[in-house]
Amino acid sequence: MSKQAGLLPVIDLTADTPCCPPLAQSPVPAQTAAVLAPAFKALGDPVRLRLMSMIASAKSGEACVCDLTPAFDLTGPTISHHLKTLREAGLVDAERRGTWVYYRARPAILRQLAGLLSVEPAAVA
Amino acid sequence: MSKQAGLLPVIDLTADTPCCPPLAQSPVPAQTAAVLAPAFKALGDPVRLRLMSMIASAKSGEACVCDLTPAFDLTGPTISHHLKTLREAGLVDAERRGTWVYYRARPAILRQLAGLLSVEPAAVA
DNA sequence: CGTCTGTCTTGACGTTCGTCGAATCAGAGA
DNA sequence: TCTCTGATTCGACGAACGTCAAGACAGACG
Repeated sequence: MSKQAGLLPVIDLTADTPCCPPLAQSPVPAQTAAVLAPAFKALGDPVRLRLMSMIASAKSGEACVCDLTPAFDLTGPTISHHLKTLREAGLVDAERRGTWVYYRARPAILRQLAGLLSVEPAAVA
Repeated sequence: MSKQAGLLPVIDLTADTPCCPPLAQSPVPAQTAAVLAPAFKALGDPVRLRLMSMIASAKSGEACVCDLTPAFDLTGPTISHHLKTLREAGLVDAERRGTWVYYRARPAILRQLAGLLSVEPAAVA
């Protein structure tokens, strides 16, 4: 059981977490914070934020590493490392097809994070 | 000019940034990523995520450090350090009134982050 | 003025992070 | 099979992080 385990995400809060109420509505429980914080942490690096966006906004729904890498002044291994971080945070999925590896966003998690951050639009002065 | 400078936020992307399109719609520009990533990074620690939530969900709109600290198994200085991180990320404001210091959320930034993460609700299978 | 309480700052510690070069793995094709 | 290309893993380095104890600062109250 080690076929391509390295390419699979480690966390799958996608299914488990009951899509918690907004952060500004009730205090986030410690356990929920422990699960969700790593996702924010993964987005807390400019390179990963751009990678995430490039993947999520790709027209075909997926992005090839070969298209991602040249967009940065960083070496291949470094980009690969950041992609692994996004993978382990459950934000993206990876699939190898032939020579190339394609990354795909997991919209469920993005929605969950966005929901946590959401605030009533007309609640402020 | 050093009255309580330490209590003021350092970044104020609140006003400057034109509340960018969703991350999944178009690639986030490098400059935008550089500005926004620190905010996600600040939320990338379980303690800070809970602090942020406790502050943002406080009934009176603000939370006293004296109420925040006892909710964690951490020393005062450590909590203070995390609050400073949230402050420097532009996520909260601090104000001293007499003996106590009160923290208050900045909804504009939360909305901005939530907007960046937003995805069309019915775009997936 | 002195003291007490609450909060922040400083200095230090071990750990984790971001980056690279070198080595390795996975397929494609001659 | 051998080689070539694309992507990941490994090992190492300096920088940044999370935490604490000790000290400094700000107000309140005698």
